[in-house]
Amino acid sequence: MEYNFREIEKNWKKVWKDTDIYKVTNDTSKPKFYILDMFPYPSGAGLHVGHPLGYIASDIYARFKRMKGFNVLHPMGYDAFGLPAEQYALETGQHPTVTTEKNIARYREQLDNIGFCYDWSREVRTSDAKYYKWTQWIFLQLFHSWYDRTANKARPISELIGIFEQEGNLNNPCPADDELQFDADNWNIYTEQGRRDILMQYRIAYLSYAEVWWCEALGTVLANDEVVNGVSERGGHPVEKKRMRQWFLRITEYAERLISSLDTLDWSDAMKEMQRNWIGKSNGAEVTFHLDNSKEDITVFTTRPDTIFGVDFLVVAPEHEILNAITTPEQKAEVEKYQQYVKSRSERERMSEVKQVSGAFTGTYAIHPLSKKPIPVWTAEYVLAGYGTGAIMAVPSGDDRDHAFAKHFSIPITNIFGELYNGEEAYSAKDGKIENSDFLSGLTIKEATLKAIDALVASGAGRGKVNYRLRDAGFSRQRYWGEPFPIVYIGDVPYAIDEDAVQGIDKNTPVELPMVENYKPGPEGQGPLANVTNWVNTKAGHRETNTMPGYAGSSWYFLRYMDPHNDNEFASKEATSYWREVDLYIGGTEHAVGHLLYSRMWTKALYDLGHISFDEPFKKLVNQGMIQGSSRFAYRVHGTNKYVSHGLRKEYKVDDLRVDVAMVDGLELDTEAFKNWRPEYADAEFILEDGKYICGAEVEKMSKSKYNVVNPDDIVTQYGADTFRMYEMFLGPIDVSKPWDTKGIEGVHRFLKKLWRLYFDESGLIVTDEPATEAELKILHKTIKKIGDDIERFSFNTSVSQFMICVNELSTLNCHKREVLEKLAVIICPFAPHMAEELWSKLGKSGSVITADFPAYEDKYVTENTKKYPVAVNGKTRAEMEFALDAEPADVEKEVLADPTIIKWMEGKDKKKFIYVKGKMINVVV
RNA sequence: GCGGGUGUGGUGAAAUUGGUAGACACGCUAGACUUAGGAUCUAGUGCUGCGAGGCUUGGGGGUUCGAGUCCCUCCACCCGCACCA
Repeated sequence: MEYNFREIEKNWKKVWKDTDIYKVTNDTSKPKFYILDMFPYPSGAGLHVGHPLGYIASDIYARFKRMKGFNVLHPMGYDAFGLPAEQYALETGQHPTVTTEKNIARYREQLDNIGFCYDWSREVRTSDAKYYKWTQWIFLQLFHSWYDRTANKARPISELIGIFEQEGNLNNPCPADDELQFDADNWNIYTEQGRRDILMQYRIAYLSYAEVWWCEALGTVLANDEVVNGVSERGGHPVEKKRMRQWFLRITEYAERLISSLDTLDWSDAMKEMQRNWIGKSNGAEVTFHLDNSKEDITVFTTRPDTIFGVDFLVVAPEHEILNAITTPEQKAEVEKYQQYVKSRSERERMSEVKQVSGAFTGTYAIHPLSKKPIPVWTAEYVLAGYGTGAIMAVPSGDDRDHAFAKHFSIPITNIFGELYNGEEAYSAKDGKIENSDFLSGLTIKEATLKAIDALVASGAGRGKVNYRLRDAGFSRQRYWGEPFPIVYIGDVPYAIDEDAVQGIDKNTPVELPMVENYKPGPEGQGPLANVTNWVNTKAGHRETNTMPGYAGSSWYFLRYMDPHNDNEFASKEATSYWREVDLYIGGTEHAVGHLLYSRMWTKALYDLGHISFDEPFKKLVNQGMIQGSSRFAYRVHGTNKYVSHGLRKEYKVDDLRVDVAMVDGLELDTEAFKNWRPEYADAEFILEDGKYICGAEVEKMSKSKYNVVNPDDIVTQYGADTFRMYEMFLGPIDVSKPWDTKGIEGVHRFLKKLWRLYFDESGLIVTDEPATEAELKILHKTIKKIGDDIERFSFNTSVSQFMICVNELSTLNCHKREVLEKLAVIICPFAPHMAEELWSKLGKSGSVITADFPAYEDKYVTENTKKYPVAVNGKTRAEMEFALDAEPADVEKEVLADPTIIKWMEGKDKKKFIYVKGKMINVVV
């Protein structure tokens, strides 16, 4: 009987579907286990072989956990809002609803093809009104909340109003403006609008201003990656930054908790480190510099208050509001010209092109708070408006960028490090002593830092401060294809639709996204929704026309899977307190700081407000690497239509051309297919080597434009889903990137056929009831142990190897015994579920193999009692000798030193040391 | 530029705690079986050397009886950098 994977897989997929075998219930006595994949954006290109890597890993883990007795939640859905669908709509006029629906259907088909055990009854789509109803609802919770720094949690804003009525903001300084102070009397005489303005500065979801890329020619706001080299990607039009009113989430209030609770998570150190660095906590000081001829002050943040006497100039960010007020008339033209230049520069460019020094002098001098010396004030792009206070004190002798700036503009440099500073390069190390610094001279950096802060506090010029690099999260997009905000403006004042002041419209979410015919941007950089006037203008006021960003829906989707059809709540308390956080989350590192940080914040906010009983979303995180493409190249002899094979290309002047990997078998090009590929290749001629045309190969990102995309459907058709699943795992460790090579899949396919032949020959089932031998049981139980261990540590590639070793050995032993093969069919189920089902049923078992228990291994077959030791002389292995594991060290030494090979290598020298590491190795040092 | 990751045969990789480097596969070579082979099986395959042996985990240096693994330093490539998702 042949291994007919097409029939087998088709049949079992149908059985699974008909019996709802993967449906998960919320009530059970079994312990729960929640395994989640990062859900995909359903792009028009469909899945390529790189996408399912993580899904296969989680599927193996989910099946394994289920067989180990857990109630496993393993759902899948779609992150269905996004820019590409909208862009496609702009180009083709097809509504994103239509294309998204189509893309999802294609994704589903591709996913089903691979045989996953998802409970599809729980599917979520972020673009579904039934889903985004709750995204909007959560936004309202954030809008109606503020962050209480004393209690260190989010609280309802109604409670803050109560506090203001009692005591003003005395004990609750404003997170957006620490100058803002008012008492209860003030509060009570403020107007409605005045109070709402203040509350807005406390809300966790709040309205403020930010700069966006604005393209005049396209009449639209562009995303960062739509701006390439300072011009729009589409059309190459000039772009500049424009200040716009935007929604934000006050994630900065969560900075400390987002750092500290990382310790409770089972994530890789690298991932935690990236989050820590992104949040960027730094201890330092805020220092205020008075200006010479102005009432204005400049406050800077510094992590090095110890260098305060080394300040030679101040630098203010070019966007800083204060610039207009402080620039002298003589310098005005220069500063404005500079600001104009910076408008065209991306933050990335400003940070990365450090060697390109630029700036402008404001003409103004500040007064050093301690030395009282005049300090020139400059503006320069290396200072970013969004970080710290948007201004720095520059210490050229201690900071590289300050140093380069001072050198470039010939600003005199004060040396506060004595001999440590050589005049050529800043001394930025953190050890050594401060000199030339008044009362700080002679102190270490640590001592000086504390003393400097004390002095600043005493003089009223500064204070110690903790600063975070993290910025509040921009939550507005000037786009159509996203969640509308449940916000209306009465006059210019924003109200949530569920507030009392809002009258005459439906006060419930969802605020549905209106259908539109065109997706062109609205006036003045507004999103397309601004054009839908009958939607925008309501009896209550005009609606917010921005939509929410991509991460809105993905910040809480893991909660919805727990109770996906609930129309009364985002998820019931029963469901969330049963499933709780995700036990295992699998996805790519590219989400290290975006999605994962936002999800964590939303979870904490929902926890604070009492909606869920846990405050971290993802207990364990496993990152999957990327599968890269392997591009194939043909070599056209320059100026001709002749193509020379890879090995001979050096003899000609050639142009490298990428060819579609589908036309290449390994490295050999199908020249006929190539001729038919494009009309211009129809009469191509080939210069062959050994009768073949051999292509060049290069590893690159898998992408359509590089003709190196491999569709999993094609692989499944040719080799079957089980082979595909095992091959993806066999490629290498789950967390590293590796190139796809279709050729290598045959080894895995051969393995499955060989496995099959343990159970069947040409005539049919050949499994016998004979008792298994010691050797057969040994390899079986070793394999059971290794597979279990490997799955637990996500080492799926070595699992596949172990299966191969096992099957190779059983084949050699000619083993066809039920006692062995029944268990083997069970343990292969997580990897090759279709084949496992077929073997299980052919062995006469009833029910799905997924309901079987994962077998336990027996110690007696796994533990060895002797070991073949490598015996080394001076660290070089010279012999192999077998000893009992419990052998006496003295006996071992005696026997080793008597061994002729060892004696030979000791070359008559005396033994200096004898190293015997039990179970590992032996080394004789002479 | 900053942050994070990766580097081992011709290729994908293994080596779980500092202890026999290259398991398991792909590819390649030779052979068997076969009407046929893109089926199956057997043997070989890091480099170098006739051989004993020597060399070998991106480069250089160090710690150790012993380093792919730890430390220092340099290089290359990949991911992220806040409006792609």
